[in-house]
Amino acid sequence: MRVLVHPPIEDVTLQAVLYALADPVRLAVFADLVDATEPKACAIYLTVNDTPVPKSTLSQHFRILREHGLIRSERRGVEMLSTARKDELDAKFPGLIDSILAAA
Amino acid sequence: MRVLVHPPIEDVTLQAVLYALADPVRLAVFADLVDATEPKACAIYLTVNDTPVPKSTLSQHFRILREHGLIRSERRGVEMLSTARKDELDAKFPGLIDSILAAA
DNA sequence: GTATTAGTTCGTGAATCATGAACTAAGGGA
DNA sequence: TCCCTTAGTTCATGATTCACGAACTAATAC
Repeated sequence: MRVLVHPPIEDVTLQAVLYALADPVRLAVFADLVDATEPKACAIYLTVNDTPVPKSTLSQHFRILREHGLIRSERRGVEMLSTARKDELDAKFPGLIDSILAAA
Repeated sequence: MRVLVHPPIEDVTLQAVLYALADPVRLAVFADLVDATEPKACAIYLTVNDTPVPKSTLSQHFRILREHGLIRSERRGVEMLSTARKDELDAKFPGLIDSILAAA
């Protein structure tokens, strides 16, 4: 298992954000992480919008969210806890995340 | 040549908007059309960001923008004139388009 | 040690994408 | 009228990306 990739916020592009959130599963996960008050494990999202998401597919979605700069993940024991990089994203793209989440 | 497809604004989804604008060429074209005061032909965009875009590729990009509800096109003589559906999109997704264009 | 749980990686078939070539549609002359 | 030009579309295909089951790894508990 490779080390986790987290781009610095300077390297996060608008295209990357739009691409990452253009998928309904990733948008749902990200929206939930933004609302969360503490880091969450991905296993929580094995069903999204009442439809099951295969484990390997979910893992890929988390990798894309992470490597495109939307979330930050760290291993805690046997699970991976993730948080949304909301503050950083808000600073770089004012109003963007809020208007996307409002539209969702 | 088939008839042009323009979804009613009720059928335009957030996912569709994010998907359509996640491509840099489409975002550049859309941003330019939003700024335009009158309909524009697509041939103007055969180079975008100083890089050439093949004609068939550009045609596909316009089709995606159109069929996902971002632009409206109509044939005028030998050319296809397009406009951004900014007002409709603003009404349905408040602040979304503006924050995307501000970030671009 | 084995077992369990959480998540990742690999392999592959399916779906999507980019683009050159061929085509269509609309005018504009001779 | 027929040919030419211009603008854009469609088709075919090779390349890339995607989804997901199977196998694997990493951490903890017993």
